[in-house]
Amino acid sequence: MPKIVRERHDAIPALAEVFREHGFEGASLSLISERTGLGKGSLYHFFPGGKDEMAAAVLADVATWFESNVFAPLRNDADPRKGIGHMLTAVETYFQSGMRICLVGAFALGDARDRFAESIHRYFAAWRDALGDALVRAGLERKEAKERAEEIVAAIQGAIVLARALGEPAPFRRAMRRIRAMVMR
Amino acid sequence: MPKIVRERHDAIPALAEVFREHGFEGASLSLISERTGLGKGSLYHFFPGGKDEMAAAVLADVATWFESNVFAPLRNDADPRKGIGHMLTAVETYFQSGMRICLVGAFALGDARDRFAESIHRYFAAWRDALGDALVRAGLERKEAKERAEEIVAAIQGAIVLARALGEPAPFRRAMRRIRAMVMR
DNA sequence: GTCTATAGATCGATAGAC
DNA sequence: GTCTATCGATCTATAGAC
Repeated sequence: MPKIVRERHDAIPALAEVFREHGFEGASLSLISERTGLGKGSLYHFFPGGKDEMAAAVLADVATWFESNVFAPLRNDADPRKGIGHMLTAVETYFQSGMRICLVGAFALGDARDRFAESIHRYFAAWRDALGDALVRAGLERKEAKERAEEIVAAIQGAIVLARALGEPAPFRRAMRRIRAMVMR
Repeated sequence: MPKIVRERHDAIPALAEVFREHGFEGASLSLISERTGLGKGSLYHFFPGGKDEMAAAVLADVATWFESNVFAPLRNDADPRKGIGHMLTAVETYFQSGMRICLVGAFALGDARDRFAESIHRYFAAWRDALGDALVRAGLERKEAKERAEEIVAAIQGAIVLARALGEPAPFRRAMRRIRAMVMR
């Protein structure tokens, strides 16, 4: 498929897919070049820091997307339950019912963890805290809310692992349904 | 640390640690050689199929360990709740409260998934089914038991992701405590 | 900005001496 | 069985023409 790349940002989606499919180590520059439609010269023009900078840019883009589409609604929606419902819908679409992995979660399990430790930590802490806030506003006691938030974020990550391992989206979909039921109760 | 390697099997623990720490792609033969204490010649003597065969041997070893220490107790313990309690204790030790990742889960998220799809599928299906059996014997209806088993296996995997991402064992320990409470209820 | 060519290191894997 | 030496391929990254 043809790609129009005029600035660095245009290459990010293709970069993200390559890192998701092959991991940090598995994403070779030749593969990246092929999938972005950019020669190595262009890649190093946009990302002088090489593969590290490409992955960092992808992580930053993911963080921005989640901040806008998941965390902010959790914190700001007048009805916290609506914010959580919004999160679940967004997450189900984003992860394609578990058939598309969470790049940050995969990095957390792999060799790239130390390299991007701060970004990874920030992503999960922000998610957990935003969800915890929503649960407090929904009426839960603070300590209970924090633990529930942690449980839900972990459940989503685990559902992705299981869905990918079994090769079917059903475990992910069931997990989303369980979370929805738990929250709306 | 010195290693005594007389047969193929003696190299498996070191191999497993290298694959766990660096992933399939990240585990280079020179790193494997260093950590097992075996030269490349010896490695290819024991594993003629190269890195693929090494990883396959590790996965087989993991499967055997879980079969003996986790799945069999789940299926055979006269008191199914005791079997589940045994599973949780074994898992907490094995994964070092989330500071040691699940190799099969990490492979499921990474590039190695396609290569070892069958082993990965079998591992998670066996775990889910053995736990489901135990829950049926504990009195749950079959459909409810299957869903609970899936939920628990996913919760463990998600707890590992979160613990690794946040760099602390607490999320994993809390998840184990929640599962225990859910089952014993 | 984008390309080709290529450097320099490291990859997985093999050969052959011992 | 284990080692050293080394193969060809591939890796990340750079240089320089256009």
